[in-house]
Amino acid sequence: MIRISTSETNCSHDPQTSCGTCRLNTLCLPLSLHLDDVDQLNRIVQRGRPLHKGEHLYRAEDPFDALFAIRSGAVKASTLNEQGEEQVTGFYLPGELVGLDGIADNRYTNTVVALETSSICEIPFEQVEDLSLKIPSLQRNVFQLLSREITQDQQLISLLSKSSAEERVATLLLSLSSRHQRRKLSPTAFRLPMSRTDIGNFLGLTIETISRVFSRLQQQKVLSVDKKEIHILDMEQLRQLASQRH
Amino acid sequence: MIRISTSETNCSHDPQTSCGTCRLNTLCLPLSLHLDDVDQLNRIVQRGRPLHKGEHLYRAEDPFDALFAIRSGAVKASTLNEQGEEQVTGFYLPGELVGLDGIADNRYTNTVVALETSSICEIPFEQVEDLSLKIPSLQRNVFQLLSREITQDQQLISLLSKSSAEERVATLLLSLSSRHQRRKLSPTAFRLPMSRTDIGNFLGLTIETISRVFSRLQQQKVLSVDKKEIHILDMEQLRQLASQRH
DNA sequence: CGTGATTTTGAGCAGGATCAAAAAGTGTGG
DNA sequence: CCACACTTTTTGATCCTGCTCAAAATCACG
Repeated sequence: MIRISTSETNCSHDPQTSCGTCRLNTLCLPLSLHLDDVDQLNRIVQRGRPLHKGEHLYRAEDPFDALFAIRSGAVKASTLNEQGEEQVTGFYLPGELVGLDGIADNRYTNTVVALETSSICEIPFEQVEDLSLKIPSLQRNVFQLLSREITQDQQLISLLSKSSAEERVATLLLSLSSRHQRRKLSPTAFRLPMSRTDIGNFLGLTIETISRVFSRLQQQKVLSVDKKEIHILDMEQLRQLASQRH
Repeated sequence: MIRISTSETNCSHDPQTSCGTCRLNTLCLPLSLHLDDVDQLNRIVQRGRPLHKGEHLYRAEDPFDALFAIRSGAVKASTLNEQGEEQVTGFYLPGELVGLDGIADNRYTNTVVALETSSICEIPFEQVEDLSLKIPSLQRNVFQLLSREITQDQQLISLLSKSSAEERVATLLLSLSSRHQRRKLSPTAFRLPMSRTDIGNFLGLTIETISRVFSRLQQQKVLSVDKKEIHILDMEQLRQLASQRH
């Protein structure tokens, strides 16, 4: 069973909706399981109330006991550094998974908060572990999920270490675009679920710089930005900007 | 069996040295295994020749089939970004593990090269997977290992996103110091196995900036730097510099 | 419609990059 | 062992991107 969806997905809102029929099941936990196995998975995924904007899914230091698949909406994950400043580590959209940071020490290191009303599936990790012992392909999937998070974080490291403000913003927009496309939504028109402050924090830039880059890209007719609504007008140009050689 | 050690460890140089008697076994794959299990692990770890400075352990795009535990020496892991520039993603010292990036897509995304002569244990991943199905505590250890890499990468993200040149250098030195301490080596006197260029690349700074920061820290009597030999003279001050509020 | 939050825009500043050159270290072959 | 070439590091001068500070504009919502 699955948390009742509240927005944006095409899934049935029937609380009985199962993992087997959820159109996100190939995304959220990419399980290439046999039908029996899907039933098993279905039994362990928890239902729950939708999370409203600003509400926390979990906080840093909370005891770890579950992974969470975003079903609809959007969430922001962030850590606190030594100086107590927030560092946004990622934005997660439907079909994506959060909570992997908690496995290392049995407590989450990130804090995850809803950027808009979101429905979320809770997957108790203990049961993922138990099932993984019985289903080799699931064990492998979990290993891969974790490894993929590592390679994604390393891409972000490279972005922060090597790129200009414009490249960073362009790269984020392209990432959002392709994640929308994967969900069969428009890759050129979408709404940013996060604030400029969050974008700046994530990309290691100030809010003023984010705003200026948006203005510049709009002037150059690469984007049209209306508040949080983004239209990508020139995808090719945006790709160029994301990987410019200085 | 283990690659023959060539430097710096206190381990026997006997090629028969087993995981059970290797003083690094609690570090390299933190296995809380029973004796039987150690024997099993011992059987799967491969021997091999030491890697000399500049030699590759593996390259990006190589097919993935093993993890590697650093036994002695030091290696550098890096990725290539879209523009073909190198991004150093980490330095790995004895007792640390590389190769986790390869699990996601069955090919490594990083390239790993020896910074000095290094002996390295090769751990075929297929056998880690098979064993993990039988030994729940090993499965858990692998999950934790992967998750820990994620949280470490996220710490680096925060460092690159929020910190000044001085903070970044100080943080790297403190990291190296505590990793030396863990190995019962001096936390205040050690040799940097990597070049200034590598340090700069890792920290998202130019080589000139690295050099200037070292000069400044030396002037302030926080460090003494003689080529690659580092002496931390004022640990307290270094900690301050690593977490300064601007 | 008004109040507080968020975003945009402007002006000036500064940290680190770039460019350039000197200094020190490393290695090789005679 | 040294001379020469090459690489790496250090130091200096100047530049530029993005930050800071300030204020105006726009938005969200009771």
